[in-house]
Amino acid sequence: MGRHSVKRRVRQEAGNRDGGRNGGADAIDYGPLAQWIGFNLRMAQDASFHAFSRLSQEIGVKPGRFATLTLIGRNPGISQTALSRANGRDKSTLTPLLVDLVRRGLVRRTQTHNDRRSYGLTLTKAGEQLLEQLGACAREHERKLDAVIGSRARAQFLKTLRKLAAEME
Amino acid sequence: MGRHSVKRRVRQEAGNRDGGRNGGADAIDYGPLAQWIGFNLRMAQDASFHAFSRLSQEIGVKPGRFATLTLIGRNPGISQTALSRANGRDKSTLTPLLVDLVRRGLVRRTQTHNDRRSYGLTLTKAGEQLLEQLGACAREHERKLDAVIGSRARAQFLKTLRKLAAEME
DNA sequence: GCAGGATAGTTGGATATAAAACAATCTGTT
DNA sequence: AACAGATTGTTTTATATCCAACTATCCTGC
Repeated sequence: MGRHSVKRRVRQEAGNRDGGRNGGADAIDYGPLAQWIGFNLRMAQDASFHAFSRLSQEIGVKPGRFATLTLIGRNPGISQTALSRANGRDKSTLTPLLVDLVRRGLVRRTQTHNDRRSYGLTLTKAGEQLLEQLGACAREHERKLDAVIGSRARAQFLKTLRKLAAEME
Repeated sequence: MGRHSVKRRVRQEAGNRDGGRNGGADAIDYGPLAQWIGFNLRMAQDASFHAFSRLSQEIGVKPGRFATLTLIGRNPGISQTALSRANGRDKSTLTPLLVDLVRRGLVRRTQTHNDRRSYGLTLTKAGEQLLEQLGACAREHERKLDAVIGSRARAQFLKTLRKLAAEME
């Protein structure tokens, strides 16, 4: 990804546009986007997601599985609908995901209580073990995030994120 | 025969709905997720995205189109690759999007300079007009975001988001 | 000029997600 | 008991996205 050869063909393009291939800073004019929370929120989320994606891939788990397993571990017996709400995803999204987690022996679905429509989700032993590995992985990710954010700003930043998630309906 | 009278009933309650008028009886345990930047970043981004989605839908434009149009408007003649980088998406994602924007007469692709591989993107008159409408829409969205964040925290919050986007690679 | 490598844009395959429609079941009112 | 409405999880359909492979073109070194 490092292209550091100094070419001198930037000249003609420098006037109007930049073909996109000048080494580092692209001199793109972001206009109002630069000031917009929405845009920067998306870019930050993307960056964080990709960084975590790389980490979790090393232990063979896709990033989306992560919050799911944590929530099941913390709320044994939770239903799919409650789970989907807790992690902010549509319930239909959860169906194939859980099929996969069950097939891999990480999650159990039991039909305990009186409601025959809903399943209760729990982690298996293997699920708990994997979750622990993932926990280490996530803590490392959080350390990276903290290093960028700085301990000074962290608390306030987190508070603002929570407010946004809660109040932007 | 009644066992465990005082035990936590997360099981049952987690399965309960909390659709609208539940007085907070749901009580999901988020465990470490509550403290994780990554998770809260995703939830905040989702909330912001959905709010904007609703707004922009009113004028018949999908939210993804927005940054794209702004960047083209600000950088007339920009190439697809440069655009994809500026906007943080893969270039292949842009292909169908631009096909649509061109078909709708909002964007023009011209083959100006000497490189026959690349197109130069510019807004049409209609594109500029639509962008202006979208601008109003986005400003309203930003007002909502600001109202939640508070003018106090805004600058610091934005700075942190930018740092994350820039340094988490 | 020409070969090898780099780059622009497209295509195809895969995944994640949402929204709407659906079947089974529960709940409340009568 | 019976019916109407709500809810649970699934299926279907559609979109957005990435990555890898591809084609066409460009550039550099010879």
